[in-house]
Amino acid sequence: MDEPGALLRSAGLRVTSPRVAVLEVLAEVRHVGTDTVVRAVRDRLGSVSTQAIYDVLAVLVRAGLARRIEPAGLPALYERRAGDNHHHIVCRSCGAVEDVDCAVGAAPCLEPSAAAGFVLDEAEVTWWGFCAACQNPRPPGTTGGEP
Amino acid sequence: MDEPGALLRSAGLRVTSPRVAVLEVLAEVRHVGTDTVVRAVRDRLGSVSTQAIYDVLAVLVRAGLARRIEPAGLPALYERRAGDNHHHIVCRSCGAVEDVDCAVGAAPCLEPSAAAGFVLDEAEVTWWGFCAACQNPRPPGTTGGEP
DNA sequence: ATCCAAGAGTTGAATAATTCCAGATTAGAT
DNA sequence: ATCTAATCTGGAATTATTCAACTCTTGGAT
Repeated sequence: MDEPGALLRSAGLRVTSPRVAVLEVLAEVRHVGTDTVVRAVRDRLGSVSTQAIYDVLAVLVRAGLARRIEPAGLPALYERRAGDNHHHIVCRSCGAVEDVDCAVGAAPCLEPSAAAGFVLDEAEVTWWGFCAACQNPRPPGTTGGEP
Repeated sequence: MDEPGALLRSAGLRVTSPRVAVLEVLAEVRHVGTDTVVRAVRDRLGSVSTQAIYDVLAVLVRAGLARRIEPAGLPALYERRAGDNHHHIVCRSCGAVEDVDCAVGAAPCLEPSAAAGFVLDEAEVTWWGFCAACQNPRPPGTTGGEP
């Protein structure tokens, strides 16, 4: 029941090849940018419009089958893990992203010191630092992994 | 010692009219987008290139005189409060931003459950919700305040 | 099985935010 | 006062994303 077709149907969405392909890509790579999705989907299906990918990703996010994150300075990334409220660690140097289960127990991160009249529904935590690879001097010209 | 000229000098930066004007704007409005800074600075100085504003803002950020935040879906915002590690509440509807002093005491928000080999230097928390104005039905066509 | 209308995809252009570049200007050290 | 690196100007270029009009396809109804 983790198979793209079933997932889509259970969300009340039509099953189309671009959608299936995007879900497959998201299942393989944990955090992907639009451009990478476009390339990976085209590898499978031959030719798909960029617009279709944007549409599919937006639909998946709205249906709760994917989550969109936008770490400052990076293009939007999509991940299959959605619905649980997990957080992210981002490498300042290469943009690598790692998942982090909700910080320090359960709720504390959901209570700001003052809410200023806001009704809150989500707390998003992003840790910034340098990944293992980027901590050490690297041969010049080397970039990190896919953002 | 809160005056733009002194601030710039103490940071080892040249004192120029665009820089002074930008700092003044940042002192007046808590969270401003580039476009707003451009307009406000031009109101004071007559004519300043967009590029100059981008440069000035980048320089101020690097010098620690301003902080740049990029809530998902919004253009970058700049704020004068920098150096303290405070966080933000953002309204999903109108983009209004409020400051929040570091959550729940001091350190907890700085310890992810697993750091995956990263060396971390910052924890950034963003709360999402609806501001007081956007919680209630509003006359159609009304937008919130400046993001 | 076949039909068809809402939903999905295609193509091509537009927009928004930001950055790059090359030359002119200026703040502030000497 | 002079010099020079830092800064600012103007214009064009990129990157990520969205809009719009038209065509095709999926999946329920016949």
